[in-house]
Amino acid sequence: MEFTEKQLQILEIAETLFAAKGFEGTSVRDIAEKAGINVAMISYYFGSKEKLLEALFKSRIGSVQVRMENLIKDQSLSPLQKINLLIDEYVERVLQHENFFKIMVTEQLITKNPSVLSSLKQLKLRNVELITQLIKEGQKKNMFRKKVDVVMMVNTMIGTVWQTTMNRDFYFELHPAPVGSTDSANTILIKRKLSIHIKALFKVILTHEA
Amino acid sequence: MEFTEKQLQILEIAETLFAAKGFEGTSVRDIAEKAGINVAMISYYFGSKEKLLEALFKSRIGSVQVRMENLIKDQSLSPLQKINLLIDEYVERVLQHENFFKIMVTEQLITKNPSVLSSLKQLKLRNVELITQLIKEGQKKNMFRKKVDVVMMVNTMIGTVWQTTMNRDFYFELHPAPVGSTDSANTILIKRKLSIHIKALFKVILTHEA
Amino acid sequence: MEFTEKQLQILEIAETLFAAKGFEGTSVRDIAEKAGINVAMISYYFGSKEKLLEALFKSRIGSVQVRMENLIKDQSLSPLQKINLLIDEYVERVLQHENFFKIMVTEQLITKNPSVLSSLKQLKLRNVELITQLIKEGQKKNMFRKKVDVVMMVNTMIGTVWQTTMNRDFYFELHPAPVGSTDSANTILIKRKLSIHIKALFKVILTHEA
Amino acid sequence: MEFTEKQLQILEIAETLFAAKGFEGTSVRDIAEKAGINVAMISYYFGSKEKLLEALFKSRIGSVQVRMENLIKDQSLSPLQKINLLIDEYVERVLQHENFFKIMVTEQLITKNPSVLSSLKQLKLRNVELITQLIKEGQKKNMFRKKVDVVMMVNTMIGTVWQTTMNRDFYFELHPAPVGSTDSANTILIKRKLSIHIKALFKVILTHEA
DNA sequence: AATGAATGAGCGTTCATTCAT
DNA sequence: CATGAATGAACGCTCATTCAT
Repeated sequence: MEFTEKQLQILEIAETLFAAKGFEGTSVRDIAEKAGINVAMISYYFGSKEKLLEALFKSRIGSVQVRMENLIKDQSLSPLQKINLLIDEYVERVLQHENFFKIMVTEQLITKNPSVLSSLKQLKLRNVELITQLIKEGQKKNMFRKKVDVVMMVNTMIGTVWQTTMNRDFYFELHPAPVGSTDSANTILIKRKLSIHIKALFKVILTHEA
Repeated sequence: MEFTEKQLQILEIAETLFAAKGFEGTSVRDIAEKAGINVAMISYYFGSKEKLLEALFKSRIGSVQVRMENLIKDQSLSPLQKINLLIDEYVERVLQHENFFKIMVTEQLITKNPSVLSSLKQLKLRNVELITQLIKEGQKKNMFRKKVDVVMMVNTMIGTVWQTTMNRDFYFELHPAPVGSTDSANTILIKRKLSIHIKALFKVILTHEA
Repeated sequence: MEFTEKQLQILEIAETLFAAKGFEGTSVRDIAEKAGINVAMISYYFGSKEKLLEALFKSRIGSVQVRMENLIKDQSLSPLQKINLLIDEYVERVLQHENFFKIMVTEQLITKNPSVLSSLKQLKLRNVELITQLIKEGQKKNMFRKKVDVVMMVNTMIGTVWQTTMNRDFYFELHPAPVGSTDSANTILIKRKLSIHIKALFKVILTHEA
Repeated sequence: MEFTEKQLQILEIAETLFAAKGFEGTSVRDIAEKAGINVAMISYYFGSKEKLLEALFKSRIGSVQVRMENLIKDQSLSPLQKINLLIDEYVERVLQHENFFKIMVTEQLITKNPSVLSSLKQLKLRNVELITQLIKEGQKKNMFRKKVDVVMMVNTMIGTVWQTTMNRDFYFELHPAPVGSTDSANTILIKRKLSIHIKALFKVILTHEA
């Protein structure tokens, strides 16, 4: 799971291209050209185009997992605070790695690659586990309702974030941002909107209070 | 926009394959073989592989629009009832055309095909318009809150439905269905869960009551 | 060798297209479309695309031969007058059927079609025969030199006419025609130039006098 | 404009095949097979079949131009001697590159390829320019007539050479060569005949003396 | 007599990968 | 360690032709 400088550079370029044109729609020549390397290098460094994708998943997913784990252990926060932090964390993560998120969404539907599938499943499982743990904590303290469908909750979070980021342009067509506002300003706006929206939803789901 | 029997058959097979392997990952030979026709027929009937995809979008999207339009005009229903019906309608539609929905999701991210993009945009716009109309009706009757972010609402609905259906298998691994339960039974279960879940969310969003 | 109205119409269109894009470069669909008939008609009427070409050769070559034959029998003309008439006749014929001439030139170099080849050979033979006869007549009357290479003479006539008509545009770029002069006016100009030029050459070849 | 050993080999084979079957009639698979290489190599080396043709034109035309240029500068020769040398040079060149000449003739009539067309035009212009220069020299020395149509003159040269070489077989059917005479012996014979014939014609055109 | 549907073969090109150096 | 040349397979598409009606 350790990559050389060159490999990381290739991964980054591959990520951009896969996101823009899809895995099948991106040729190794595209990647090689953009990376300023020989076509043969992709096979040389990663074994195959398929394995390059696997490497991308391992690299990106691996780097994500760590931060969330620590959150749950923090004793100074209430369960709901933890949930809210987790939402912010997730929104932040997706918006920051939009390209990889795109790839994840499409590959999830199409790929038969076992390595990719297992990476994805592991990630999903961990997500559900984490939230389940947080919720149980809140239930023990009588702060959350008894019956909560965690999977559905997670689906709402992931789905809403996905749908919102993927249709970001559409959103700004209906709600035009102030003239001259930068792309990164818009990103911050979207993040805030998402955060507030999802937190409100989760609060209802968990506490039954609006 | 009228298709012959043969064309419809090809569209159906193409839909299955595009959903399973993506547009780029599906060759016209794949389609031809599964449809029991000659490769040349795809070009013969649709002009090109690209135009076959466009035809698929036009055919599927066109057939959907009608039912929703009538809903809003029904004077015997309260605004919330209409919203709830619309949710059921949407859930039903997606679950029934899962394959096309898959294609829509992936192509939306990747395609540069102007015809496909415009079909998609038009569909999204119509969705937002319809719901906006419903909400305004509710607001006039003082049944809904004043400030509702319709786009975010729609994103939650679409995103949740998508995330749930696309991860249906994952769901049943965590919540095993009774042994021997059929696939269509599971579909009904998912539909009900989605319907209840989203209705609850929308009620809060619209009325501020849990 | 008898063609129906429809067949003649197809032949005419095929002639135009073959001249413009070559035999291989022209598809039966091109022809059918331009003729407003079904693709199947080409095979139906002529048997095949190849046989359509054969038919074109037979039809066009057949119609040409007749006029020249009479020329030689005319007793009121001197041998040189006959030669000059023959030159005019040839120039006229080529310029009038430029398209077919184009096809003849290209197919001559490429085709392996035995029917086409034999049509061409027969035409060439007849040309040489005719001129040989005329020259012998002149020699008998001591008006022409004894040693004349008829084939080379014919080559110069055919070659010059061909090279001139095929480069007609190039010619008018170097010698711009008066502004507003029509295409048919230019054709007449080219005809006259060719006629004078070749007659002068032939006179020298045949009589050794400039 | 520099080609590798392999590229030159492919160009040579392509030249033979294009001459024999035409550009459209020759498939890249034909070329690849005859060259003992993979089909993909044609695209790899030249970009496309079309560009292979362009490369052929550039390579062949480029190599020709040089020799003629020097001729005109030679002060020790009279204008008529120069013209005669130029004729020999041209005859020699065409007979030596008969295949390319064939391709030139056919493509000239059919191609829409702008690169090929411009190569051809440039070549024709240079030819006319060169001869014009030679003739002016002769006119200044009062050795040539005042009114000479250079384009028509060049047309006669090119046309006669073309018509003669392209019908070489036909010629030898009418004037059978001695039994056992080789092909190259026949070529020399044709060259001599052409040289004498055209020189005689040009002499008349230029000096009005037979 | 004439057609539209359908076919199989072949087209030029691009693909991911391999291999000799 | 890295490369550029080369490969075979597959790509989407067009071709002339056939055949049932």
